[in-house]
Amino acid sequence: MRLTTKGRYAVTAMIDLSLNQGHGPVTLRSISQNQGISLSYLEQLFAKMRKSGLISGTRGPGGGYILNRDVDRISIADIVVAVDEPLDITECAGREDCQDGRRCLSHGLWSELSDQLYGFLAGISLGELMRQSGLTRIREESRQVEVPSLADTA
Amino acid sequence: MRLTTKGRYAVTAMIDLSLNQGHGPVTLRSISQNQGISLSYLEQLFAKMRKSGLISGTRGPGGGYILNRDVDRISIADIVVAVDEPLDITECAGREDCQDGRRCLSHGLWSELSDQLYGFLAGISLGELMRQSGLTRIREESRQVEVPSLADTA
DNA sequence: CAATAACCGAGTAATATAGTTGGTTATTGA
DNA sequence: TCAATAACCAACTATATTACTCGGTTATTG
Ligand code: FES
Ligand code: FES
Repeated sequence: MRLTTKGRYAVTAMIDLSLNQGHGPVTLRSISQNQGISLSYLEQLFAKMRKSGLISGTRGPGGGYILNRDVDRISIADIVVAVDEPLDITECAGREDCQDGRRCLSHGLWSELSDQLYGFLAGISLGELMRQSGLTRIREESRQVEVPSLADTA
Repeated sequence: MRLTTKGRYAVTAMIDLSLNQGHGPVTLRSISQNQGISLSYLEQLFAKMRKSGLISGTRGPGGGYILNRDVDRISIADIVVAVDEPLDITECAGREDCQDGRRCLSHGLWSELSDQLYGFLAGISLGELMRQSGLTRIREESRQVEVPSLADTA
């Protein structure tokens, strides 16, 4: 599964794209500036997502990226899989042979965990995340006041 | 979270330990041979688990490792956390500051996913996994001498 | 006292991530 | 026509982590 900054960057960038695509294509430059992610690194991530069919790019002035599907029809799993490759955390990739050609003692566990993980991420759409962070976003847009209201930790 | 071979090794090794501790302490040498994991690497993993209080080691002939708690009171989360460090996959480690001092757009997602992940792994005990893989193992158990089926040389 | 086996620190090799550099297309609009 | 824009692309580097090795030192047993 390999849940790392890469996947986080991709999801964060896609949320940014969702929030801004109302005005037409969104440039990587703007995402880079908004989210503090290296432009070239974004290019690599977006290349993968484009190849996965999640987004389309248009060149030239006024160009940028747009989502190919509705925000509610793109899941977080789609994004993570696109940039991070597998969402299967078994070492054997399902072949049940990671220990000297045989199934290792913990295969069943990782297999089940992979399913759980996928189920969770596939069940959340970009749209949901976008709307959640919308509030935060709008405020920052108007004036950057500290936002202490995000207490889902409570 | 960083679910990698390291965590898999640790869990696999702990299942092996569970299955064999009936006869007293289990040596890393035997686990190394059974599971095909480097002895020195096992030592490093077991050092961490010892420091986490999951196991105890006794030196000298007849020595080895034993579990400090009942197999049903050790969760997979305990093991993974012990060797793999965090089960929190947020970049900010809960501080909500990973993007330029502020909470990034996807923080909520990773936070929730961490909880799910932890919940799942904390809900599975070593005992359950041990009993699941028990069938495979019992045959080998009856034969105390060399285990040809798992031998590296075959 | 010699074999065993945990314990320890420092190293190395391979791999992956994160990011850089230096381009080339394609599109726009001045 | 031309310059600016922005996607697109390949290859490279730097860093971190994983997985593993090496060379020991304790402690315990018979
Ligand atoms: S993870 Fe599938 S056999 Fe070990
Ligand atoms: S993951 Fe917590 S602020 Fe980004």
